[in-house]
Amino acid sequence: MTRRQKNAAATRDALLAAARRRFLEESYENVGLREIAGEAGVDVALVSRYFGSKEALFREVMRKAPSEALNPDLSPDRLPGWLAEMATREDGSDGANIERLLIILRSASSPKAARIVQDSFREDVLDPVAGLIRGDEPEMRASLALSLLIGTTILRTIMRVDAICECDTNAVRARLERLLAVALSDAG
Amino acid sequence: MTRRQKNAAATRDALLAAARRRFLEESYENVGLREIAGEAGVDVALVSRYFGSKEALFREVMRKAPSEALNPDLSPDRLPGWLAEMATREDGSDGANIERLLIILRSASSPKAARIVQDSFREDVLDPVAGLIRGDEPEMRASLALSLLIGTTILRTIMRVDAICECDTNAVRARLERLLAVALSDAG
DNA sequence: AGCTCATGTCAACGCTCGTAGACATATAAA
DNA sequence: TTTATATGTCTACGAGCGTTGACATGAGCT
Repeated sequence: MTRRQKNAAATRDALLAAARRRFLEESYENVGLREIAGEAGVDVALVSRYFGSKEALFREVMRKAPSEALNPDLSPDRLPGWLAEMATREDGSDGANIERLLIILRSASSPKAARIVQDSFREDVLDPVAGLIRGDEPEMRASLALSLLIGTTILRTIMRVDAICECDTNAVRARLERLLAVALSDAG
Repeated sequence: MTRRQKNAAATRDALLAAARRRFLEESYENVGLREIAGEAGVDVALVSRYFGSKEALFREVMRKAPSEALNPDLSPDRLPGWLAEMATREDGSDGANIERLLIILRSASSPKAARIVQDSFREDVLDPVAGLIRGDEPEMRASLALSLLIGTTILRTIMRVDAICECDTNAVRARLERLLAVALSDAG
C-alpha cells in the first residue's frame, strides 16, 4: 500500500517539521523515530534514508531551527526589553524565536544530544547576545541575563509554575526587564 | 555465587545512594536499573524487591534528597546572599544543598518523572522560598529569584559555559546577589 | 507504451530496558 | 545440627528502540 505521493523534498521537509514539533515537546530520548515518521505520515525507514540516523536528524533540526531570535542589529539598550518580551510571550503567539532555546533545554540532559545542544547554545544563543554587549566581561553578563530567560522558560514551560504562567504577564515582564537591565549593566 | 553479605537495610541504602548519584548526573530515562544496581554492587532484581519499580525508586530518591537547602529560619534579608552562594558554590565543596534542584532539572523533561519532579519543585523549593518573602505576590518574586538559580545552575552544570564556570566566582556571586535582591524586592 | 530509477513500505534484526519468577544460600531460630 | 526464612542471584520474558535490506510502486524519460 503506497498512499503517499512520491516527492522526496516534501517528505524530507515533513519529517524535519514533525521532528521539530516533537523535539519541542519532549527530550531527545523520549521522541521515537516511529512517532516522528507517523506524525509526518511516512514510514520510519525514511528517516535513515534521508538523514542517516536519529542523531543526524536532531542535528538537522537544530541547524534549521529559527534563529532570528538573535537579531544582531538590535541595539544594546533595547536588549533587556526584547529578552523580557521573549521570555513572557504567550505560547499562542509567534513564539518561534524561543523554539531553539526550548529544544535545547528539553534535550540538554540527553547524552547523545548533549554535544549538539551545547554547541548550538554557545553559537546561536550565547555568542550573539554577548556580541551585543559593551564593556568588561560581556560573556559573564550575557550568561546572567540568559539565566533569567532560561529559568523563566523552564518554570513556565516545564515546571508549569502558575505564578509565572497565569499571572499578569505585564507585571512579570516589567520586573524581568528591570532585572535584565541590571544583569546586563556595565557597573561591576 | 553469593558474594554480598546479607543485610537488607544496607543493601537498600546502597541502592538508594547509587540511584541518587546516577540521577544527579543523568536524566531519569538515561539511568538504567542495571547501572544503579551495578554501582551498588548488587543484582538488578533487588530494585524491584525493595522499591517495587524504577519510578518508585526515583520517588524515594526525591523524598530522601537533602532539603536543608531551604532553611525556613533564614531571615529574608539574607536570602539573596544565601541563594547567590548556593548558585556559585564549587562542585568540590558541600554542594549537597543544590543536589535536589539538580536532580529535578536533569529529569524535568522525562515524562515518567515529570510529575514527581514538578511536585518536588513546588513543595521543596518554591514554596519554602516564597514563604520567606513578605509583600505582594511572593510566589512571583520567588519564581524570578529561582529562575536565576536555575539558569545559572544549568549554564554551569549542563551547558558548561566557561564564563560562569571558570571565571572569578566572587565577581559572579556579587553580581548575582545584587540581581537576587532586585528580584526579591517589594518594589513593584 | 515500456523501461528505469527514485521513492515509499514492510519485515526483521540486534540491542537494551523494566520486570517477574525460579533458584541458591547465608543467617537465625529450634 | 537441622530447619526455615530472609536475602541475593540468575534466566528469561515481552516491549520498544534505532537501524537495515529486500521488496513494491509510482513518476518521468525515450
